[in-house]
Amino acid sequence: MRKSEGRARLTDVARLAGCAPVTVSRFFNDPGRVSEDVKRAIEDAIGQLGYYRNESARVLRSKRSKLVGVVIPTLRHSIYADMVEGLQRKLATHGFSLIHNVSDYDLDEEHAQARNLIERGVEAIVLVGTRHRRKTLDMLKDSAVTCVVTYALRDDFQVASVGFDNHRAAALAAEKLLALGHRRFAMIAGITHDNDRAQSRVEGFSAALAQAGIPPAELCVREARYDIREGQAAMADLLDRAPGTTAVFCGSDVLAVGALRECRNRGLAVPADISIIGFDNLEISEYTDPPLSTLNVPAVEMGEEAANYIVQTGPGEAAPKKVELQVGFVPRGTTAAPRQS
Amino acid sequence: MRKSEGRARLTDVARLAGCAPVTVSRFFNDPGRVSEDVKRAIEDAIGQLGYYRNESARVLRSKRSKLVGVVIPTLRHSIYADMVEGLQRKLATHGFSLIHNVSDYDLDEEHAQARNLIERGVEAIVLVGTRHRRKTLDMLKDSAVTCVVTYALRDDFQVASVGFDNHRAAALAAEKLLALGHRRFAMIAGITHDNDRAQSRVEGFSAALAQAGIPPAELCVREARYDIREGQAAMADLLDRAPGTTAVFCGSDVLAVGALRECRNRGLAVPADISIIGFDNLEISEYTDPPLSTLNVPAVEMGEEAANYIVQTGPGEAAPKKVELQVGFVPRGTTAAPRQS
DNA sequence: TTGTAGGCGTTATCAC
DNA sequence: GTGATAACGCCTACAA
Repeated sequence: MRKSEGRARLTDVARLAGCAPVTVSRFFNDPGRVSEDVKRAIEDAIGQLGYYRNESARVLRSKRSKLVGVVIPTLRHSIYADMVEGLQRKLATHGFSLIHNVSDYDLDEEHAQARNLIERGVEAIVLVGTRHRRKTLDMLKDSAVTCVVTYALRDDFQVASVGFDNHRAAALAAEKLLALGHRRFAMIAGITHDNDRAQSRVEGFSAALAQAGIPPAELCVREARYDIREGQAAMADLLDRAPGTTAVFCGSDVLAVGALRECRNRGLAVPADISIIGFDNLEISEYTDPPLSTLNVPAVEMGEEAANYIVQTGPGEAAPKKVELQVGFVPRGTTAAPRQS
Repeated sequence: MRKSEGRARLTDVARLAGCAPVTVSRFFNDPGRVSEDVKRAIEDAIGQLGYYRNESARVLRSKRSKLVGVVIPTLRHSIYADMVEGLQRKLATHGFSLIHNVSDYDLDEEHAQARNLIERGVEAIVLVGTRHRRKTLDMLKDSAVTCVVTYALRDDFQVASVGFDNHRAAALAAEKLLALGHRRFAMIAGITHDNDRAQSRVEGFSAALAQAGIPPAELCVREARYDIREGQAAMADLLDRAPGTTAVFCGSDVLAVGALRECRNRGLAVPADISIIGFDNLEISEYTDPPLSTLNVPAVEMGEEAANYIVQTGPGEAAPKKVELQVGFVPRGTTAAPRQS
């Protein structure tokens, strides 16, 4: 199957097929320009030699890597995993491969990973959120790598974004709760440090309340890492510190599940005593007890749209675009009017 | 920052730093052999030029890509996402990058992706499960790419495996239920077609029951795709067809959550009327009502161990190894003795 | 510690 | 439709 020394090369295929190397190259890159006879000979030779293309050589010479990088905070939240899956699938249909890194919400780590991706020759990098180190964005610009941010929108002539308005989405949650008659609010937010999404959600929720005459000082906000246990602990704390609360907005369904659990532990009825709204619309949220009212995030679509943008934008071409996707309220069983007090 | 034509090259850095290109190369690959003075000059030059290494050229010449590929069925099940995260994190600490693909449980798709990964120059490929196309394993062997399979164990001198004994794990579930006094069993399995893990779990569960004097014919097995809704539908079907069942083993926690939901819908008490055991130990499983008894799968560790093996095994070196991780039973609230009948 | 020479496998370019 | 030539940017090998 193979030459005694190492793998077969394009040249070996050409020799066996009785043509020039460049013809074999065309066989792969522009098959229309190779006659049927030669094609067959090349196919035979490839089979006999067990030939695999050497992408490193191709990339070095052609400057087209067909490689994309993505840096996400973590794969352990399904919204990011979903986005990456959408991205990878769609890219694959266009012959692109995806290199993936997790930054653990650390922007310096993100920078280091972006640098490595550039060195690997990626044509585009997908990031999460609008907040990044200045040097990261500069690096991307200098090296002419297409950059797409997701999960948020960015008004920028250098960077494309595919996402949704976190501020607006949180405001939507507030409006739904206000419309039900709630006046005493709390929020369990994600860690806002270096996280524009978590931050925008707090601001959006607070702003909408302010507009309805509820000053920010009356909103009790507690931050928690995105896991169920932390959500539960945050809820416990909120209930202790702001016992009159009738509505809680959570920055993630994961937090909401924890909040729900704490309510149950304390014998508080949801939604009769307390209304809860989550964020993400995870698969599980339909199956909590009661089913969780939440905001639906189009995670897979974000990945797909980012892929579409990358595939359409040639390397070096700067055509930053803003693709806004919609977040919808999904009313389920954890929201109702507050008890008459 | 950059030369007018394209990116700066190693040669440009060398010229500006006043040394030979090979010294700059050593600066990156073997810094100990470069004097401090020269190092500083090189660092300056790199900064001034905004130089990024060209990995394609490095790989082409050195044959060391420091690239690993992984093909998983889907990222949308957290066990796979967890494994990939463990893999990526651990690899990153050794300077390896990870290219990732989803096959959607399609072995031909997996083959195509593995081929592309080989062409990209990966030094190793991580796959899920022991069942693959013959040609896929041959291809890996021929191209001298290290192969590691996960989520299962494989006795093979060509392929390393990092995983657990699915047959044994399922038998463990059976033993726990038998010990509680159950005699009427059912199982909601994953789709077994081309899926050795799902298949081994059915066989292991069935074999353990047989050993306890319960013939396979009395075990009612229903297959379902791994999602909550399908699990619920499968449970509905089981309850209709085998109404005397007192214990159900699910091939995944996702299926178990669906099963639990169906029991609740029908007014069946868990575990009083029916015991349920899941598989995976997802984060959510601790928070179902009642909390789900399940088998803990060391997903992150699998990824980390696979990475360790890859990092330790040089390219081309064949030292297939079997790393067996343990699956433990996690008793929670969905298992109890059956009612006296 | 540093330098010189040559080639890794492919494709761009120009020619027929 | 096909081919000859050179070059992509770096590292290995050997030498000083």
